[in-house]
Amino acid sequence: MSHTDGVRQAQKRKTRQALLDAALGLLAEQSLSSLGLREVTRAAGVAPTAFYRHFRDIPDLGVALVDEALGGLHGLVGTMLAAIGESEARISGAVGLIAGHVRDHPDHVRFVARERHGGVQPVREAIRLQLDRFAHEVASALSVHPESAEWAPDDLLMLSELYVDHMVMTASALLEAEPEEAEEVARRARRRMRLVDLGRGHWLD
Amino acid sequence: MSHTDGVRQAQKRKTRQALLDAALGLLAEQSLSSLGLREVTRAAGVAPTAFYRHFRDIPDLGVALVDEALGGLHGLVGTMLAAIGESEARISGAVGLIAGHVRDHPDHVRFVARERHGGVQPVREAIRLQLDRFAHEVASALSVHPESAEWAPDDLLMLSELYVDHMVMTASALLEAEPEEAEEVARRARRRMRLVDLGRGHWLD
DNA sequence: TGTACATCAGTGAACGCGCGTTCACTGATGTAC
DNA sequence: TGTACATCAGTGAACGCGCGTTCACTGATGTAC
Repeated sequence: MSHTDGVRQAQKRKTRQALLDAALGLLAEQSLSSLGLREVTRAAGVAPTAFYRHFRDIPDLGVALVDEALGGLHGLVGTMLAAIGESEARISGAVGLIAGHVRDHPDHVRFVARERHGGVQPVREAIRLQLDRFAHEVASALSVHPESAEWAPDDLLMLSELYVDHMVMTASALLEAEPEEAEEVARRARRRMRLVDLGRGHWLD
Repeated sequence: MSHTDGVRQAQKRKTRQALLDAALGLLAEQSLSSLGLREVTRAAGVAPTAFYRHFRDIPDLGVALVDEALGGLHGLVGTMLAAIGESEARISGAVGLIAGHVRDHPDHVRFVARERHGGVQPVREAIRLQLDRFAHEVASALSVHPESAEWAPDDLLMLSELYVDHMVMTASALLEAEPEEAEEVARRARRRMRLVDLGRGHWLD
């Protein structure tokens, strides 16, 4: 049957996902540039040579992990936008969304925070690309707010990058915090955002 | 003579420094968790076993690098404080100081940005400690400004952490920028700082 | 000052180990007729 | 539907290599008298 996925194709995707999952788990405790191919295949339960059916090398797998970690997030960023810069409740909503994402995908968040400045160039580049996309999405969403009507496009992008950076830093801080510190970290993130929003409100004064 | 350094001690310090320098150079292109002991000694021009006369292992050397990169910076941070939040010229001064430091010590800056969220726990911890110290120094310096007189200590620390994070992010962005982009990155850093200062000015409204 | 002994930074050989990559293979899945 | 052949995801043995660590050592520097 040519209209189904094919058993073979499905099994191949399953193995590929097992490799990605195994790698992500191992990366909780080390960085990509020290991750071994054999280490990954061992954790995934396949022979070392099976790796080459899916990835050229470890950096290649790293780029795939970036897509997995950030590729599906553009919707979430859109949602968060609606919560940006309008009121106390919306700030709380945005930080809550970040906290929820960190809770649900801690290893993905850690991976991105770690490899954003990590030792593997193609992976750094892939992360930069995705975060740039986020910033432009935020900027174009902000540009329709009446509050931003008179902002120079350049300034709007600067503000958007600020929001994106704060998103990443907040996520990373929540990740490193002990459970009992989490609320304090969230509180501080909300106040940071409030301060940025205040600056935003007076930018054109 | 017991009152001199001693030839032996001086030579030992020289070898130790050669190891640190060699490691820092290699870390321009990889991260600490993949740095090899033999690789470092080879670059330093000593036998692999000499390493153990100076460091227990690679993470131990990493912590020493953190002290070298950030330990001597507390003065600079003090200087930068004087430039914070008072006028356009002072913002430019602060960003100029950062740019100068990046120009003079690019490998140290890259190392800190990379390992701040890197895969080696003791090094992450050492960086966190130093950056925390910076934030507290900024906070106590800000607290004497009349403008900050009525700020809650907690809010002052939040603001200080914001400044420190921006310092690190600006340094890292300057580092990754091509020479011809550097001025644009600096310009954006100044506008970020201006926006934060605006928020600071209206915090108590 | 000179001599005899102690210290210790750096050496070089040796070890066992896990690494990334190659290769020819196997056997289940897919396709043509 | 059944058969004969093609595809290709995953295997397992083999390779050469550089790794971190141990150990007994050497010889310049330091110290005691």
